[in-house]
Amino acid sequence: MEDDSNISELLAARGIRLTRQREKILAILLQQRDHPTASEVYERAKQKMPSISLATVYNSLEALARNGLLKQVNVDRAPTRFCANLEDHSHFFCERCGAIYDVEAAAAQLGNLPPGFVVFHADVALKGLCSTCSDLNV
Amino acid sequence: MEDDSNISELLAARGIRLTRQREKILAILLQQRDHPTASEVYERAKQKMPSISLATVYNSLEALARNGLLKQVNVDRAPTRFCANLEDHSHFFCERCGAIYDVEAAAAQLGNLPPGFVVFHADVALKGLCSTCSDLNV
DNA sequence: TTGCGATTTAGAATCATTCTTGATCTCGGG
DNA sequence: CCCGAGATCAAGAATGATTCTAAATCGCAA
Repeated sequence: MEDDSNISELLAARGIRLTRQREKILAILLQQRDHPTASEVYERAKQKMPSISLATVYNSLEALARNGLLKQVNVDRAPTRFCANLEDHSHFFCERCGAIYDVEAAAAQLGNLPPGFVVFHADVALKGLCSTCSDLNV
Repeated sequence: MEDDSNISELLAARGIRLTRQREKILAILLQQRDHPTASEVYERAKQKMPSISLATVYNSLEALARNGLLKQVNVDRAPTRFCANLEDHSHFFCERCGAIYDVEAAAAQLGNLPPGFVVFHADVALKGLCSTCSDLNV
């Protein structure tokens, strides 16, 4: 599969040790871009790799995210979700159906910060209704 | 205490039932604006009200937040923090010392959303170094 | 004052996540 | 190609934040 060789290269390029588990997990994230939780990734991974453990899923997701191959997405208190879209983008959270969508990057227009404050990142989280759910309201 | 009578009024104005526990918890949040966690609020509340339970702190914080008297602040996976500043503002998270600061509201400049998407809120989370911690780097 | 429904309490339960331990695997060097 | 050091894995226990449960108590409207 070309995808898999691609994944090997991605991992190697980051100097991150290649294991079947990490390959599989990254493949899952690249394949179905619905921002799954660790448990959801675990369920999907078990189908092809029944012996994988949940702890390994957590470890692998952490390793991949630390090396910039995945992004973690947090919404309030809900379980962390993962995203293989490495482009600059923002996330939109549908308050009705709970789905997460990648949307065009929103820029944060900073107000005045107190002197000495240095901003490294500005994360913008959009919340509202997705097209499917706003239709239901009509 | 004028603060407390003020608090009673705040609660009453929202039609939220007045209890000693809720009064105390709101007073704590108004008094020390350092974005405490539920556990921190619990510790402070116990000093004056030793019989209060952690569950009550959670319940009260939830009730106050639901009625718009408090804001919940989430940073990644860390425990939820609470904020009595009802003005429009953003939060700045210091990546070194972990402190949270209220800062002037940052406006999110939305990109193009897919048709049918409706945005209700756009939360901007700023991360970087506060003045104290950036000084250490010089 | 009275009663009902909301709230409190204490502790158990839940849920996501992390840790621990011993087994297994990856990868560079020989 | 084979070996060994160190990284990673699996299984399950442990942790930590938060929520739930059940019974006692309280707030508020009539």
